[in-house]
Amino acid sequence: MAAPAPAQSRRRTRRPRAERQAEILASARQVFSDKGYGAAAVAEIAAGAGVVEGTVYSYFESKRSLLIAVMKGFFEELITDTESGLRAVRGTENQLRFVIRRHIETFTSDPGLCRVIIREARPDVALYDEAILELNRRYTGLALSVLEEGVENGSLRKNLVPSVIRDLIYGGIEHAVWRFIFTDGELEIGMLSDQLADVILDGILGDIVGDVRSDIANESIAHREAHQETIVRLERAVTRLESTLEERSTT
Amino acid sequence: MAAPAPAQSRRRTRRPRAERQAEILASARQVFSDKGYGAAAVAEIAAGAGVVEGTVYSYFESKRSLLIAVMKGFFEELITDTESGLRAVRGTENQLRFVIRRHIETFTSDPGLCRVIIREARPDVALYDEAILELNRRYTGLALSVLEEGVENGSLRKNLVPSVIRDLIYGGIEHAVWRFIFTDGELEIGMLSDQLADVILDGILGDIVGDVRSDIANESIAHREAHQETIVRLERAVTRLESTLEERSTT
DNA sequence: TTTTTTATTGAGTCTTACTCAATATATTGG
DNA sequence: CCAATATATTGAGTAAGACTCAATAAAAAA
Repeated sequence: MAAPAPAQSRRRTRRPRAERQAEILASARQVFSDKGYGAAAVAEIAAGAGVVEGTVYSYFESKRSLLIAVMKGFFEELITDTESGLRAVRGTENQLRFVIRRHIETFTSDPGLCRVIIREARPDVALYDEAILELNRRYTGLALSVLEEGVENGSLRKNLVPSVIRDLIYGGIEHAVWRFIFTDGELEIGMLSDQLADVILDGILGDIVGDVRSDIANESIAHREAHQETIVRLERAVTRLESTLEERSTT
Repeated sequence: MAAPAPAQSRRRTRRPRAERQAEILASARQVFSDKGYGAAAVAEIAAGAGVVEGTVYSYFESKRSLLIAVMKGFFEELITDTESGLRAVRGTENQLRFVIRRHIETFTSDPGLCRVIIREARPDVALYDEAILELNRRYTGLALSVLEEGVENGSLRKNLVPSVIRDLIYGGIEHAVWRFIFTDGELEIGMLSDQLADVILDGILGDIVGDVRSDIANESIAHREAHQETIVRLERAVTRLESTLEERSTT
């Protein structure tokens, strides 16, 4: 309004290729995250980076390749982060609990981008093959290794198919988180990750592990105690009889 | 080429409103299933139903509402089918196994449409609220009821949150199936549904249920038997000694 | 048969991804 | 410091596809 509004509103500037590319990428990430892939206009991404639509296409082949680049950055961060976190945890069970919690936290900390990835990347075979497949393999491969090692060292059942468990973990988290974010109220990260981890580790059937353990154990102890008493009683009896016998024989 | 190609290639016909709508819907389901939502052109759907693009818009408000109608039909079938199947199964565990297997079969029998639903419906809040939310609730509610009843009657652990388990089931299946369909080879329905059901019911930890049960039980039995022998031996000894004493005293 | 109703049409609008020849800016060589 | 060169940047233009609407023709009613 107050400005004289010069003929051309944008001053043309030449920037180092890498920087401009980074700016476009950052803008794309923002816009994709806010509006999703379909509703994001390339012109808007360009504007966010302070350039015009055509410029975007001199740095990225297409809107789709922009999305791929954004996803790559996201996965790289996620992988290195999870990897280093995992190195600080010992034991199959604790490592699985860590992976589950870390993954849930990812969803809640960047829901916009996660939504785009779920929507665009996972179901699109071409896109997947092109770029994400390998990254996703590396990421979910972290959990897979934990599972395989667990089967190896006997922490986990021998007859498990680790890849199915991996899918159960990531698929289950995705659904649960998605439901919380979009339909239900607040997401209690601790409660959710505990529930999921508990079920995956111990199953859902009536508390057999604890119950069976304690029931059979208690039963066993009860029996032992009962027997012990009998044995003590009998041994006393034997001792008594023997001493009586001895007494008489010496007499 | 051979045809004289009359001025207007399509003869205009008036059809009962319900029938024409059904034809358009059927064509839409086919095209969506084949090409996905984005790549499906409304003109193509129209052609498949033997009408022109504008006609479609006199029966459906938008391409999106067409998709909703298609999904509704799909869910209605699925719900009634699963409901009736479930009525024939007794026991929480078997009912869950049934639900799991039935859901996996759905994916493999109509992968095209399932892909569209995963891609378009689930992550789109507006679409969800508008139409699918209720249907999806009804469908996954079948499993939820089984879970709730299981917690009620003690087949399942008391501290479970049934909705989380439901998400684990449906999310896990979705990921596993998706992986098979899009990246790996053939899908072994029986193996997959057994694996998933086993894990959800019993967990993944070293075979505690069976092992603990049998180990502790065996241990307990072994102890009991050992004690039993000792007791029998001692009692015989006592009897023998007592009879000896009596003998002597009568002598 | 004539009139009325409305299903159907297809040409046209609008939005948006993507192209390309012109242009302005940085860099290099003299 | 200037001219020549290279190329980053531009924005007008193209194509494709969702959606609109006034005209039209088929069925129903009078």
